[in-house]
Amino acid sequence: MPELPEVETTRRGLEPLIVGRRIETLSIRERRLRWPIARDLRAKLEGQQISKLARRGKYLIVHTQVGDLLVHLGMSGSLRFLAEPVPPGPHDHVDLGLAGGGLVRYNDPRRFGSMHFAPDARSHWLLRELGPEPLGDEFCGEYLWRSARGRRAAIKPFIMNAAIVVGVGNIYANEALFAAGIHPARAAGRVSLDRYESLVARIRAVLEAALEQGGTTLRDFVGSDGRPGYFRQSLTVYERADQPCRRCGAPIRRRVLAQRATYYCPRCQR
DNA sequence: CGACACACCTGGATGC
DNA sequence: TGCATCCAGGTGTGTC
Repeated sequence: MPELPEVETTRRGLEPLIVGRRIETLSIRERRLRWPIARDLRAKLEGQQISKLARRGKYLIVHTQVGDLLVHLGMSGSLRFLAEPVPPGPHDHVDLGLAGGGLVRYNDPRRFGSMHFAPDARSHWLLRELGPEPLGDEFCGEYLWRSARGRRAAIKPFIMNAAIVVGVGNIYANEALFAAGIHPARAAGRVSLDRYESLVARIRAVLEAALEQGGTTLRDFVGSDGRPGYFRQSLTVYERADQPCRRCGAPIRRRVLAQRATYYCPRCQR
């Protein structure tokens, strides 16, 4: 699924096309997402004007005068803008038809995504307990290091924990740990402040670099214009098992950590 | 609390 | 060609 760069790519693409527009029709063809789409979503949003498209972690927030539409893309979701009406295909679950033409189409084969209405998304239960944004000021080496005190879990699932920091998913956790030279299985509480400073810098760098390439497309992801992201070609360890480390030449290893595929260089990462 | 396994779901790749 | 198996970008929930 979309991690932060993919969600932000979607947000940036969509925002100029939908802000100021009125939602004329909300068509729901499949409400069985991760949580069933509430029956009153349509009544809440039809007729409302979109004032802003924001992002919090991997959630998109469509702001209107009366409240917010909270959208998560799950593992395989995408939001596309269609200027001309095209008949819906498989997994095109929801359309936001805009007054004056054009529509935003939500597609999600695996249906791990979600849509909620909230009077104020920021206080919605899904967003309330989230950690800081990785590209924001609050997120720094000291914060991570302090949060890791007493933690015996591996550092990789630690930085993928949205209560600690949002937006770092499996691809970028692997990539950032490689860049920082930290072994993904190292206990989070046994990493020095210095190395956390470096890790934070690498997390920021890898997310920003991916953003510049429009995100990473492994299988499903497309941005609002339907185009894939091109960061895949820049991946240094993710999905590179047995291939030579780009830094030292040793074969990249794959193992499973907290149920997620984990890629690392056993020589460069300690 | 923290750590971990599990669940949800579809489709593509792989191997026999 | 057909079928079984494995794997995939997330994250809330339940259990210890």
